[in-house]
Amino acid sequence: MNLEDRIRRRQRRDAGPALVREYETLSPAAHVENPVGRGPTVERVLNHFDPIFDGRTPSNLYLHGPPGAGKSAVVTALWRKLDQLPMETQPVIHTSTRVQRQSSPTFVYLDGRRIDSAFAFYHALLSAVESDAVPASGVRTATLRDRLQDRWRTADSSVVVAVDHLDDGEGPPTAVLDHFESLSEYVCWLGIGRAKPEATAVAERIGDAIRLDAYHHQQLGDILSARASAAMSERTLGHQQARTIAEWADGDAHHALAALFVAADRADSRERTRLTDEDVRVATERLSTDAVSLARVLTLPDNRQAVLRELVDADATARSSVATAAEAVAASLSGSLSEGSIKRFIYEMAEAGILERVETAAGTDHGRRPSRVEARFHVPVFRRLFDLR
DNA sequence: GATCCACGGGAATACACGGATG
DNA sequence: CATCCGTGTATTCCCGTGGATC
Repeated sequence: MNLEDRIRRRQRRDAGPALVREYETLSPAAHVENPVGRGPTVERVLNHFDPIFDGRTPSNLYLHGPPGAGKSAVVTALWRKLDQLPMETQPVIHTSTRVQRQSSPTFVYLDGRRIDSAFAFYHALLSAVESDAVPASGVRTATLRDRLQDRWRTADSSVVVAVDHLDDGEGPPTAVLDHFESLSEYVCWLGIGRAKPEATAVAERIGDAIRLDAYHHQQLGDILSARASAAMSERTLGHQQARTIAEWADGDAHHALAALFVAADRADSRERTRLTDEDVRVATERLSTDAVSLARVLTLPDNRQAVLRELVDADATARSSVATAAEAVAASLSGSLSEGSIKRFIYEMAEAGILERVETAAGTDHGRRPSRVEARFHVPVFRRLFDLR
């Protein structure tokens, strides 16, 4: 983290026209209000949950597809809209003999990556539906569950919980969904994951499934153009450049947006207002399509991110073993964490796929072979976003 | 004061290699 | 020649502590 750079950047931004107006908008981890090219999917999801507006509880839905296909984009956009739905358009009570829920349905979005225990699950759920802060400790899990149960029983309304990153190899154990059953019979869920429905641990509880394929290159080009216009200005990104990035990313919107980010940042630092082909070429060369989602990195606890931030600036020598890497990070974090803890974090994050441990080929002389530490996420994007916080 | 979770630290364990041992 | 052992390193896992809440 270089303070001078940050100040210089800010000064420059105040002084003259900058290419990148909004790094937050340009972030590959950010979702827009209207995802380009996914209208039909939004419709299908909406149709599935439509009965809820008549007071009925729909079956559970599972949305699946490869990474970067827009699964999270669809759900976050839709949930955001449903949440803002004005009261008048919400359910009207019809005269009918069937059981009707009285008040409007609730839509909750949970990021499964942050849910690793029953407590975390109930806490996230309660935080999402209650206006005041929910205690994060000192309260037993059962108490949180009871509070939710009471709330939904008396509120007399249906609830749809979207659980993102379910069963896609980086999410929580699907056992999380077991906790739904005890809550209310008016609760249903929308699971989002990579695995096919039949391959999930909750296969038999899925009522319906929607598959989302990777974007076509043409669609992905449109997404890039839209994002470029939103975060920068019109005509910043050439049509052919968008196509080049889309082809490199091979349909994965996350990688494509990361490349756009790096290219734009490069152009910005050179005081240009348009991307050059060189910017695009360098960006795609600096990134790897093996990278893991940035959202995953950016939702890590602060101390882990701080470790990563120092780690990506460490030179190859320092990263030649976990021990030396931890030592280097500990030195630059000046004692806020012990070397042992940093070491443990590195092992933890390697286990999670965010870092990679590469065993050195030749055994030196004594002892077990060390592992070189490599980042498996889009480093330049992370570096910039972290420093802008 | 009792209860609970999260965090950090460090103890315990696994592994690689060279050399000793039968 | 096969295997066992010691040493140094890497890796995993558990437990105490602190802060928060009822």
